[in-house]
Amino acid sequence: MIYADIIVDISHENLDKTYQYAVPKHLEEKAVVGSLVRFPFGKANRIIKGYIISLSQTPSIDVSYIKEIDEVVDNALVMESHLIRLASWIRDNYGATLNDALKIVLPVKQTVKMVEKRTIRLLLGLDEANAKLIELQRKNYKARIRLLELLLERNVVDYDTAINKYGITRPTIQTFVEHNIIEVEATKVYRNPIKNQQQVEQAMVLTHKQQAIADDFCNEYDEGIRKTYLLHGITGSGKTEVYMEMIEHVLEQGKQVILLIPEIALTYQTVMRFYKRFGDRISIMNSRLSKGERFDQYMRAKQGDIDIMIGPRSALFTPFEKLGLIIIDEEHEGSYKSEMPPKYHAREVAIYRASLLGASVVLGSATPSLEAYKRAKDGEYKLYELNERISGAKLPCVYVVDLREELKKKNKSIFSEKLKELITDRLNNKEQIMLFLNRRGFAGFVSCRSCGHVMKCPHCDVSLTYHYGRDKNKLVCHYCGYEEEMPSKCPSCGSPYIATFGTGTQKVEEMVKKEFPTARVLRMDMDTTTGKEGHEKILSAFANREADILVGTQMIVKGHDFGNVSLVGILAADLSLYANDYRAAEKTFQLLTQAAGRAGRSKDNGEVVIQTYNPEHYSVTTAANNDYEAFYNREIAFRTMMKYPPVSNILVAFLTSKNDEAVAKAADLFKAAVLDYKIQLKSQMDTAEDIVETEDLEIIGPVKANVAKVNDIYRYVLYMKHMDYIYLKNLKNFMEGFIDYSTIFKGCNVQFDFNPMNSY
DNA sequence: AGCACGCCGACT
DNA sequence: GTCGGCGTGCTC
Repeated sequence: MIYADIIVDISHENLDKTYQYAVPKHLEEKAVVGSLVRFPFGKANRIIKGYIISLSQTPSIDVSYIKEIDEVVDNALVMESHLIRLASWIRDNYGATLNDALKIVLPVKQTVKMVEKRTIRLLLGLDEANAKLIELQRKNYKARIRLLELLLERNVVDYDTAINKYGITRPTIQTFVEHNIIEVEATKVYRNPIKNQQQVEQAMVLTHKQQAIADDFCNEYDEGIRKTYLLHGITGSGKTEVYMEMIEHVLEQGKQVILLIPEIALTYQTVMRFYKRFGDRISIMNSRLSKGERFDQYMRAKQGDIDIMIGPRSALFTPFEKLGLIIIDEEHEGSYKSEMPPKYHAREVAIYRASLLGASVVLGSATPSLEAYKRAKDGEYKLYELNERISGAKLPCVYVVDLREELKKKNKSIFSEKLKELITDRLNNKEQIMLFLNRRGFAGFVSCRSCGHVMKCPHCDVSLTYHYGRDKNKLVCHYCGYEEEMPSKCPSCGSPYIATFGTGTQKVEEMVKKEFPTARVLRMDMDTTTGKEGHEKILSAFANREADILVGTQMIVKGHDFGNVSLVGILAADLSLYANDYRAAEKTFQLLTQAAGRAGRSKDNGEVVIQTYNPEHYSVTTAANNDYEAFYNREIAFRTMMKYPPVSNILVAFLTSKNDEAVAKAADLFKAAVLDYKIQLKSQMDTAEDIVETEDLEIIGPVKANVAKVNDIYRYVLYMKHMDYIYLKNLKNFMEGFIDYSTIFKGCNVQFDFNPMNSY
């Protein structure tokens, strides 16, 4: 017998779990994951609908409780079943519970309640109602009296407020409805998050290169070719115009389009560009939308009210029935990888979803990920290159400054001579400057000069960062948010010589003000953008030239166009270079290239100063020359030698628990189980002659994570490396079963991550 | 969501 | 006693 786990299609949070039903023999072929089925439910065995989430051979509860599925509804490939299939694939490939995977593809069930705003309206006239009230008072029907009094007061009452605030229950409302005393209205209000704006047709003239790429794509699309393309275009080469051309063509075929962009680049200006061209058949999705608004967008998409969805990673699951194209802009961005399990990568899921629905995928970047570029080179993706800036703007001139030389010249300032000179020049010419530093706060850390004691967070295994506030100076933990006052003497030895080391954005801001007292400075980092539209405010202030210098972390380099910026200073290029992470060089190259690309978007005098202690490192030199190809060749050689992705595959098991010993023990057991699996598989292979000997599984760890404790939770990590992705996927599935089975993992959380984007 | 069960006040 | 309102809990 086959058993199916079914999710009930009644939107109520009590039913937000699966029920197991038996699949009768004659339905076995039709009942697949994602199928819409009808089955008896509850004591009355009323027939309801649901979706099959997974199938198994063995029942998970006593067989006597299990009923049989009635029928499998045909035409089963509706959007929900498609998305459930996608969730199932995500669960299988990235590791998580099915519930977690489902929550990603379907909007939270409870939002269904929010969209259907139900109101109760009194149907009786005043006299009739008063008469009814007296009748009820005589019978002492307390709940009904409460409800009627409420209605007499307001005439129309919100359904949920009646239940939650006035203690009225559903049966009470139900009887009133049956007696024609009240009626319940369900109104659906869909809002469009884009404020209405008149539509302006924009005549765009593409360059020859842009046009050639767009034409090639459109021709292939018309021929029915569906595949993945990589658009490699240098900063300022006008990738957006090419996207628009592609989108227009796909829309003309009656298809729909999803455009993914990093959340941080999802600004008003970006959206307006698309809105002006495509009108109100566009919608946006972002984390600032309320749950209700998000559900609205989901419904509008499902009903075909819109054709284009712009949004971050989560917009990938827009329920378009006629999806024809998925575009992923800034494809290399780390934010396309989910940080919560299932830790899926939007690029891979997009390609899978596109294959299910017959859509094409276009990846775009000035600095493609090694993964994408390798696949393009291997012929798996089609590669398009845009290597000129539009309107003939030249690439900026890049100066690499060796900070060791500056020290020899006794320049202890955070600005090199060259940078100082150029800043002064730009200030005189009323042009704008961006200064970039990869660390927020005032300084790196605080330590005692006499005993070396470093101020650390009591809950996390990291040093505290010095920030200064209006009233007092404080130490902040960037992992958990813990704060304490800056001590006046060392808590360990009592010495008063306790001081800050290193530099953060806050300090840069202060130094700029000291060095260039006339300049107007804005700072943009996690601390200054906490407000509702903090981002937008700072960026538009800078765009309106309300400031001369913008100081910030990574977030200032992501895709914002400021025409008047002609100087970009990267204060410490090495900060990201020595991170304990195989992607460190790639990240540094991307950061430097993207930051440099901000300069001279419309002017020809763009200049960039990269300050570094490693001027000869290939990440720095290739970025300075804007030579992606050279960087790629160096980096892929390194990855090949070290057997790192994309040449090989890494599976990370990340174990956490409140109990340090328990999690250390669990990690050891985990490793033992992996070794067992490896040996068992090997012995199977030895007996089967036709299987070619594959590369061995390499296990590293378990070790304490880089940050061994966050929020009083201990973290361990284990790396498994193998050339074959499928091997690791099978291993992960095996281990998931093992974790459920073994009691050692109780109270201990295990997360999986394939080819991580961040270090652990 | 829909249904049954059980508690409790009210009424012939 | 019995009837019916009303809250609670469960559904493979």
